[in-house]
Amino acid sequence: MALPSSTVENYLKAIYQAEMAEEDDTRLVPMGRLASALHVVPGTATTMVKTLADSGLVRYEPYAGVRLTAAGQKLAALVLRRHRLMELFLVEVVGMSWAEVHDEAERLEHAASDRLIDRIDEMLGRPAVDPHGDPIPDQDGAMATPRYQTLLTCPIDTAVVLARVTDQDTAFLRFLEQSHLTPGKTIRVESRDAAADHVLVRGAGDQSIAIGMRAAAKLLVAPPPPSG
Amino acid sequence: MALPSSTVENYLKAIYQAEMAEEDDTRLVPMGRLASALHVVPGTATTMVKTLADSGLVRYEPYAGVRLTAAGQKLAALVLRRHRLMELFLVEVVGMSWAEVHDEAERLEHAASDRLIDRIDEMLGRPAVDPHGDPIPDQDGAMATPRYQTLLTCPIDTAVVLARVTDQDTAFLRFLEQSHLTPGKTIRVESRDAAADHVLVRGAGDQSIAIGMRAAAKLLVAPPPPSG
DNA sequence: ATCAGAAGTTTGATGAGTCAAAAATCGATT
DNA sequence: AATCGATTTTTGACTCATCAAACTTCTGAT
Repeated sequence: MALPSSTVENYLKAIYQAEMAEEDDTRLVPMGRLASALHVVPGTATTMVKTLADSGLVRYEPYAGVRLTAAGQKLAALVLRRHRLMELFLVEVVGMSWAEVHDEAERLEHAASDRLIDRIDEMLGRPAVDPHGDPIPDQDGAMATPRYQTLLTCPIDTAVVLARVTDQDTAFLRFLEQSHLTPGKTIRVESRDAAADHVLVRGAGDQSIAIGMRAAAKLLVAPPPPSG
Repeated sequence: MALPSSTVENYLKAIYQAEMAEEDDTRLVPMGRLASALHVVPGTATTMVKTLADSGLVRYEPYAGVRLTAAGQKLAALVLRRHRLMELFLVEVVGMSWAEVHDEAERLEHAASDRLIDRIDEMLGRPAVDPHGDPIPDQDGAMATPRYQTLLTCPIDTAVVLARVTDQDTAFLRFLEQSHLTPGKTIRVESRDAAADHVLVRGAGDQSIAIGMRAAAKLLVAPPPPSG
């Protein structure tokens, strides 16, 4: 089959990410979610998904939703690989900001050759995660998917390491950067207040920061490394 | 007006380069040349050029040809800027080969933002030429255009500096690289033989290399720097 | 069990970019 | 100046991706 268009790549990537966002591994992605992720009207998504199904990249159940086939998953993972390696490259080598690389990578991921991507992978030392902590699939599309806790679920008053931020919004990322809440930082949750809809977080020495619960759910944390 | 599509950018770039290739500054670019440069049939070029004319980017004379307007020239120069900065970046920073960066840049030039291009420009120290010696336009589209001699016109048995290679063919560039005929190298023409259709070139200490006259015309040279 | 509203699908149309092939034009040679 | 051949333009059709709006199906609340 011919190489997929940017549009096809974007549909596969969106389906892949929608599947990942669900904790239930067997659920179909509804058309509405897909359409709004891609900023198209639902009818457009339906049409496109049907042609993806004809190419064997997705399984489509009318009125129920869509899932990637194995072939679709692999292609989607490779798009994600391009995207995430490109993001890390733009931060580490080109010196762009954490907050601005997403949109840039969004376009470059469709233009970069495999050669270039592999060269970048090599330059960066075959990294495991991108600047947001998102895991980078390998050349075969395989990817580690650790299950992290979030600032909503982790233990209170216990040191944890910020591992991943599952939102690419520029303004949000800038806020996190200014608050020193970037992947790798050790932090602790001081308190949660459901009524106030916030979580209080403190970094090493910093003053504590109030984060809304919706935002707090996007900050994934891991236990601190076992060293002394 | 909306930002130009990759297709429009490619048409403008092709017209620009066809204009540059002519020594006569007033001539129109014929449709046939444009069509074959872009690998489309002539009818397609005609149609597209008419829409470019409607946008004020080119002046089109039916059955005669096409020329860029000032607006078209500026846009084309900025596309060339992206392309050439990207090529140099891929060679200098990413470590790709001279011979392979053209095709890569051909796609990346349409995806990179102005921010990224300017960042690259800065990283590279605002370079004047790309790895092939092609001049890099500045942010306003202005570009130095020195008039070089070629291996066909330069004096015999006189040291000259290889300044520019006006062909992007991968195989040709690989040949030049292996023959140590890359921009910056000091060389001299030992002899020309019209009957044999070749030029004998010698680099510092190397054995002499026979180059066909068509290829020799693509190697542009400058007088050596005046230092002692 | 029905039925109103939400979610999804279908239909018809559009714009960008392309090709194949027919028609028109140009220009060089006799 | 008439014509042949090369170049260019026109015409009609096609693909891809999209939208608007009409239509269908599903689901949850009564």
